[in-house]
Parts: sequence; structure tokens; C-alpha cells
Amino acid sequence: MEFDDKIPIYYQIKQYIYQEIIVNHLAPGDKLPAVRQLALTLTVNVNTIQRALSELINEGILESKRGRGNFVTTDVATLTDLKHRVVEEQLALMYDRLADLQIAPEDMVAYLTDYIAKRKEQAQA
Amino acid sequence: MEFDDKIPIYYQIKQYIYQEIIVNHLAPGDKLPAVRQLALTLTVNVNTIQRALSELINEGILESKRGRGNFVTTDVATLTDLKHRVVEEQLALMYDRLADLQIAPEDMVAYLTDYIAKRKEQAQA
DNA sequence: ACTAGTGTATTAGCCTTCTATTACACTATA
DNA sequence: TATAGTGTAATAGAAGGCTAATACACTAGT
Repeated sequence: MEFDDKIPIYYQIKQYIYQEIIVNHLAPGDKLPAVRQLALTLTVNVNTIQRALSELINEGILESKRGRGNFVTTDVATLTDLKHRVVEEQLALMYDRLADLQIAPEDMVAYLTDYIAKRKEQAQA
Repeated sequence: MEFDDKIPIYYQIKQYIYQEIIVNHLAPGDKLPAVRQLALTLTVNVNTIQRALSELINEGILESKRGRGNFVTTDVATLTDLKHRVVEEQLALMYDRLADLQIAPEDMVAYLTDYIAKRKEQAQA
């Protein structure tokens, strides 16, 4: 996995796990890989994994069962909240950044449409 | 100015200056505030300002004139490149993040439109 | 020449993040 | 009951970013 060296790795791992849950690669009740395995896979230290997981546990996203593993919460309400929160955060980020660049809301849609067309072209080439 | 504590301050200052140039608060040839003044205004250390500025100088966005000040380059080509680069980077960021969340390109526009509508409502309230 | 305003450089210290290592605690199962 | 698999905790050290303080170098105007 590639990390942005401007943002703490533990923080990027949190966001990655959010993602895995949101796109249902990790379903409610699923067991996560063992911390040592995650550390190998992501080529980071166990402590860094642990830091990310412990925050997710505090947020109620994961549940830790000592000696057995870490599991995605079965509280579905928490997970649907998560999905809404994350998607909206991404939209807000982009909206605010483009607004800072003095792009009007109406124009943002046009910019995005153009950009999507460009990506489609590139994908074909 | 507010900074995101997950991202280096010097880096956020660079982006802020990009912005000021793109929206024409800083025009080609303009003199920037003195480094000590910028440090006061943004409530950071002079060294942090200096780090941001020296990178912008390396990138050809700014020109330093010792004893006189820092100036926006008069090379207009560099500045129009900058604008394209920054806007496209923001779009790419959002596109990739939403793609990671398994939102199809066609749906991104709908999501954005909805979000803009939501912001408009909030603005009125 | 002096002085005020400017950029630049260097040092020391603090904090956070990340790594490496070791140890401990619990669970399941052979 | 031993052992393998799991989470948890604690320490020490390296690296990067930020601050504070001081000093130096150049420019313009008096």
C-alpha cells in the first residue's frame, strides 16, 4: 500500500479501513486480519496498526476480543452513519477547495463533468 | 488562519499562496508581505514561512530579491500552468476518493449536485 | 554613513510519528 | 496442559516539523 508522506500513516490506515467497510469488503461481524499480518501486508510496524485500530475501537467501528481478534461491529446503525459521514466529508472537502479557488457551485458540476470525460478518454488510450 | 494538524504547516502555506495567486489576490510581479509580517499574520515561525517560500522559489512561482522582498514571478506561462495544475489536482483527488468508495463516475455528478443543493439550503438557514 | 526594512542561515530544544524489540495476557485446540 | 494464535503494553531511538533566538547579508532612503 502506498502512503502519502504528508499524512500520518496510522491515519491513512484508519481511512483505508473505513473504505473497506463502506464498500463491504468487511461486513458487520467480520474478523479482521491479525495485527501482525496487517503489519506485514501494509509493511508498517505493529504499533502503527495498533494505533489505527485502537482509535477505530474507540469510535465503535471495531470491537476487540483479546486472544481472538478484531471484528467489525455488528451495530449496523454505526456503520450506516459511517458511510454517510465519510462520503459527505469527501464532498465537503472538494466543495470547499474549489470554492477557495473561486469556482462557483454551478461551475463545479461542469468542471467535474469535463474531468470525468477526460478520464474516460485516458482510460481508453 | 486555521491549519489541519495532520498536514505540515509549511505545506498548507504553499497551497494558500497558490490559491492567492490563482484567484489573483497576488498578480504577476506583486510583492509579497515581508516574511516577518507573514509570520505574524499566520501566527507561525519565520522559519516555517521561509520553508514554504523557498520551495515556491524553487518551483519558479516566486522570485526572491534579497533586501527587497519576495515577488510573484512575471512569467505568465508558469502561472497559468499552476492554475491548471492545482484545479486538476483537486478534481483528481475527489475523483479518486469517490472511486475508492465505489461510486461510479456518472453517480459522482449526482452526488455533487445533491450536495450543492444541501449547502444552498444551509446557507439560507 | 547610518538606519530601517528586507531575505537568509544556524543552532538548540520540543513534540509527534514511526520503528524495533521485548514482554505480557488471553483464547482455542491438539 | 502445552502450544500456536491472537491482542496489548512499554521502552528506546531515529526522523521530521515547529518554535525561539540570534546573527548575518543586502537594499533603499535619509
